[in-house]
Amino acid sequence: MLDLKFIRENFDTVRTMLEQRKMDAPLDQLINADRRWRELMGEAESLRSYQNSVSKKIAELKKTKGDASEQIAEMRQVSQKIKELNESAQVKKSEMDEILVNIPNMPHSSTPVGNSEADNIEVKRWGDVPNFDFAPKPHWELAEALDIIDFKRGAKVAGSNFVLFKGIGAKLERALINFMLDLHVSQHGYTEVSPPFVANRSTMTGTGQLPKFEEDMYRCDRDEANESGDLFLIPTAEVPVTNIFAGEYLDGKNLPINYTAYTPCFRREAGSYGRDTRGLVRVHQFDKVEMVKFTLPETSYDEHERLLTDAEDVVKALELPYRVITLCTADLGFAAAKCYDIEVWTAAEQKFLEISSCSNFEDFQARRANIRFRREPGAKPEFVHTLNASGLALPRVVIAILENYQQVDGSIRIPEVLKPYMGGVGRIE
RNA sequence: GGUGGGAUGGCAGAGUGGUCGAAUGCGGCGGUCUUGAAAACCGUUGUGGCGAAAGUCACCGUGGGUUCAAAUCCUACUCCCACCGCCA
Repeated sequence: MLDLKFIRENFDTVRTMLEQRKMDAPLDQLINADRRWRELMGEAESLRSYQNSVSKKIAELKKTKGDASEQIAEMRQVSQKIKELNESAQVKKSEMDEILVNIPNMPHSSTPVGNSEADNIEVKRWGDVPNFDFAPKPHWELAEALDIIDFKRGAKVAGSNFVLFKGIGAKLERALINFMLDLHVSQHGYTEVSPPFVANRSTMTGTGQLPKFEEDMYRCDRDEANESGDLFLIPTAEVPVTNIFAGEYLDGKNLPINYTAYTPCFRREAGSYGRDTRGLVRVHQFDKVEMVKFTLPETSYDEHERLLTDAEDVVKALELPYRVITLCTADLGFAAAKCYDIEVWTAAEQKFLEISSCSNFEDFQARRANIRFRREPGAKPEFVHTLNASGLALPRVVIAILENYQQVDGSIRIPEVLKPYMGGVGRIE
């Protein structure tokens, strides 16, 4: 969420930002509602102030057995008037809040301005794209031939784009999770957490998934009488992990705080029907290891770079060729100020596939979720900066391993670094 | 699932209609004393909105209500604790 005061004072900047993001929001309505809200509040507050002073008089009169009936009669009117003013103010406030929660974050100055994903900027490439002396097969063919993924039965159990991993395929998932968590904990200084896989409405709003993207979420536990009691399957560990400190004050001495978590992720993928329907590219449930950072405002961009290299280390260790791009304003996520995508090379389709998103949200999520810190005991609270990166999304790693490590006989070589996690198995055949 | 208790400032914990943004203790900050520290003593110490400021308003789990006036009364909800039952 943007600071209302910031929008008031930087109206044109915010409007330009929306244009650059190819988004829209009723800014004029916001400003008008804001003006009216302040008027109504001002009126209500000065009346309230009067009411408070008269109330004290009434209290004194009552104590001395005096007659306060005149004051009480007057306050009855005043009280009614205050109530009306507050109600009108509340209407304006709700109007503002609804607009405000739907305004995206301000991109950082280093985020390139662009019109579409074509304007994303490639930052670097790493690794050699494999050369095959045969035609490489797509991962779904390899996986089915090796009997490590059963797409048909996954669909039977839950629906299309739900996946059943089997045998050494299931073990590969588990090995990847363990390898990634171990790497982040032992090499990169993260603390492992294992959060709930469901989140309530307030948590989902804190990181920015709600209210704008409710259609993409799996909602369960629908309670008509109590909407705030709704629970959602998490679309990413970012949601529960970032909200761990919602509403709290952190000690500035303890920042940055680095957490890593494995969770399954659930996404309806509403609006993406017909895209990437084959194989593992776009599924409704997938495993992911996530990294989340809580930092001081002044260090968040250094931490952002570190976060990127922490994610890259996973891809490097797996010896998968990849590139890093900086997302332009048109492609940048709702809550992010800056975002790098890591894209891994897929040998069959001969293209790069997003495997990690590495974002700095600055104080956008912290303001929504009310996550603050004090530099010194007793110092003024400030909002932390929050960041996160996938490290990594599992199915797409599996795609890359299957396609890039495939042999002419259809078997798959296991990356060296995974062998200890696979019980020494070096090849799927 | 049942019964009972609870939710108050960074923490602990008082407060059952008006003088309560809220006692007290701990912690924090400043000071006195001390070579230094500890102890003791004194002072100070919540968050947010509006406002240029003075100031003012709001906030005692959350929402509604009663009242001239609510931390305090009523109501619904959420969460926590204890015990019982059931179950992994």
